Amino acid sequence: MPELPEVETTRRGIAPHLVGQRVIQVIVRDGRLRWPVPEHLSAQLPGCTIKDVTRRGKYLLLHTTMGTAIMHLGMSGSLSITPAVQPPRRHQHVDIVLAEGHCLRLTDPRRFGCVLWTQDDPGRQPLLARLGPEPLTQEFSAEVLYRAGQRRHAGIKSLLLDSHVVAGVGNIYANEALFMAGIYPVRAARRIAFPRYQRLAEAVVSVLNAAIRAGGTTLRDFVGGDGRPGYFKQSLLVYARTGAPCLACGAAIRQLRQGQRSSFYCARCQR
DNA sequence: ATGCGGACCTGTTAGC
DNA sequence: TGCTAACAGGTCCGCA
Repeated sequence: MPELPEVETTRRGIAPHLVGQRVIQVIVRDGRLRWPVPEHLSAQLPGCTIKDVTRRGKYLLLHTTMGTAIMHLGMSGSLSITPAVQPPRRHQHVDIVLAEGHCLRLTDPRRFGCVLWTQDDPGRQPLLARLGPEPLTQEFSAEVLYRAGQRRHAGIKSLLLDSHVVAGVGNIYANEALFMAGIYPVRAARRIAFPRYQRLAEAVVSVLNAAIRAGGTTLRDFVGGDGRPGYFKQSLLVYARTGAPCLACGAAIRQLRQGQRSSFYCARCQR
């Protein structure tokens, strides 16, 4: 479900309800997420006050006085602010209960998400330590992509999806950015000249920013932390538009599979 | 080091 | 209407 814009939308939705709040309890109804929810989370998070909520790639970080909870929403996860007394529904696996009667509730049908806990510098957590630069900061640039691309025979789309190259770009926005840059998703990364990487890097930044402004993309069930869907679906140029006319040239959008993921592209506009 | 396939899960939809 | 197969927004791991 969530790529960077959806996670950022979630962050903005939940942060005002969390910052400054004290955690009084952690309820784990089903800890069988991507990694088991650690026992010490339930032991150590209660009593802590949440200082800040940040994002790194697709990870959300709850910084507290005693440590940091690291959450990922996987494919199907979402977070909401809920009255603590509200009975949990199916797939609502974890509650972080706050002193003032509400809780942060994690819903994740497929259980590909995770909730972890660290008392160390979260940047040193192995999952975060190896992430590539944030695409919406100065750390990210055409040079970053170009350099990583020089060694790669595989298609450019797999480079964009590699979180160790750039963090947070998922299947929707990789497809969109490649269309905006006029690059065929299967084109070998090393066979793309630098000026085209410049267009690509600009497209990544621009599509992510636009999606955040729209509150993310709701394909079926994504809702941000405030319970509202995202409106970027209306702005998608190629994703899930197989057979529909290209908005630039009118040719039918095509679909292929690259390593178990769907790619959508215009054969006329993208080379 | 890269690149590929499999793994982890459930829910929805397309097709017979 | 019902069964089955394919597919879905992620990403780690192990093996070539």
